[in-house]
Amino acid sequence: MTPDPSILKSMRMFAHLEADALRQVMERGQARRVPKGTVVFKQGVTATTCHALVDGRIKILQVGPDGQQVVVQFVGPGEMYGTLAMFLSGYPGDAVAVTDSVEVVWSVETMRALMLAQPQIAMNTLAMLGNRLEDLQTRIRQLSTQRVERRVAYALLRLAGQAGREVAAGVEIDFPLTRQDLAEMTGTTLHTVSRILSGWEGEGIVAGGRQHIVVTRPDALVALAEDLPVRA
Amino acid sequence: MTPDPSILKSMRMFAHLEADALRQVMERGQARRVPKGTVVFKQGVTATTCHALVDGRIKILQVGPDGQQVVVQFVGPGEMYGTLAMFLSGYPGDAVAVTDSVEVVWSVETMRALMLAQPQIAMNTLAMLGNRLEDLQTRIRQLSTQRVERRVAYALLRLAGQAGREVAAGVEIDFPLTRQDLAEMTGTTLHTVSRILSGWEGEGIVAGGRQHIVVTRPDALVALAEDLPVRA
DNA sequence: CGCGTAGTTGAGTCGCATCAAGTGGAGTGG
DNA sequence: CCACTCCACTTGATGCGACTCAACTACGCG
Repeated sequence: MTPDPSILKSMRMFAHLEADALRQVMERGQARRVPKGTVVFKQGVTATTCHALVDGRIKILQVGPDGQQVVVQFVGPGEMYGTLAMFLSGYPGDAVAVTDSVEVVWSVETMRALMLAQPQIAMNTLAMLGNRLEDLQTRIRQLSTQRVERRVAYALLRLAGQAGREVAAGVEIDFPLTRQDLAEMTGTTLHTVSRILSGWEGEGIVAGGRQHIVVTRPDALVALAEDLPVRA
Repeated sequence: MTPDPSILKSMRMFAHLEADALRQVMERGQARRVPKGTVVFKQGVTATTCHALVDGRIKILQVGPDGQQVVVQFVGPGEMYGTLAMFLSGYPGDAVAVTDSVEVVWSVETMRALMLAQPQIAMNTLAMLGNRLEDLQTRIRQLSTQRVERRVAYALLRLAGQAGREVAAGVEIDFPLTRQDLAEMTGTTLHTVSRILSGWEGEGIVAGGRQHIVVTRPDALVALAEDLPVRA
């Protein structure tokens, strides 16, 4: 009853692989369902697994010594996660399913063997991590230099891009997202996020409800994110 | 007159390599001197080179669309830089020599070929990038949740750890470091950094001069970075 | 010796965190 | 089916950390 893992074929991690190499990769992974709320792995724990998300949405978050949380990323279908930990002392964050999800799991040893046998996999992983790194650098720059409102606008746009579903009213974020999540993505408090969203709602830029946001005027959000004048 | 590149042997990037594989790597790289102030590569430019620092110190910084700068890292002897760009559309930041330096350069194609021939190099690179990523995540958490003073304390401690030289008075940062640099590392302004350092100087925690800092009481700095009570 | 660049320090302001109530919808159990 | 209870969210009031603006000092280099 393995859910269709043919999605692996289209994953960046396994791009440019021969058909039989790819088959080998698929055979050595285990597909499994992950109900909403499941903690897939915990920060700091020695890594034993590598994951590919087939369906659903996983939240990766980092907790500091004093319990402060930061949302590192939201993982969507077709993306790998927990791969990084292969090369570190432990998982660099917690992974939690925010919707019912399906994933494929490999053991770290298996993945390491696959990488040595198929250097292309290691190269692809490098490319992915490279993008992640670039991304984190951008976030650092934004946290260092930009106002909260801009950062929230940017975060929402990214989410709309990678998890947006077109609806009549605009683009809807297709998984449950709290103000707290948004706050933890942008380095602020849920209070401030709430105020900002209320403001935008008044201007007709977004609409939303509980754990649910629709971007109705992406153009206005882009203007905010880039600090251009918003035209009515 | 290539400066001794035997330092490559001890680099993480080339760990676990056979002697002749290592020789090949060395042969295919070009050693060269980099005077202080040289811009080794510019952000956004398509990457053509990979670099290993043999001696000196390189500053990597990212500039935003509005000219705001962030110091991403200081590279020391034995570290790679500009490697990431192999997998991206362009260099993710500017690299500037902050002291007279010596580096080894490979072309991107060469390095790519080396990696495919020696998957271990790709694996080592992955491990390095993993650490960098972890590091950036920590920085993001700190920027999101911690006060400026703590972040500056942490930044100074890291610098002392990776570029510190023991002197009579304590640990000295062994390359020219401005308050502006420190500000760009910690997401604040040079004014605030200056005030903080002045305060610490009054308490005998650091001493410094123009582009020059000595940590005299690392323990006190650790206490500040971890938010413990500082004991006199 | 003079200019430029790094650093210092004060005063004022404000963005946002913090503290503090309160509202309303979703899910639960009687 | 309704009441109860969370939990996400909203909104006001207040305070302060740190940014901004503005001089001024002094070290180092040419």
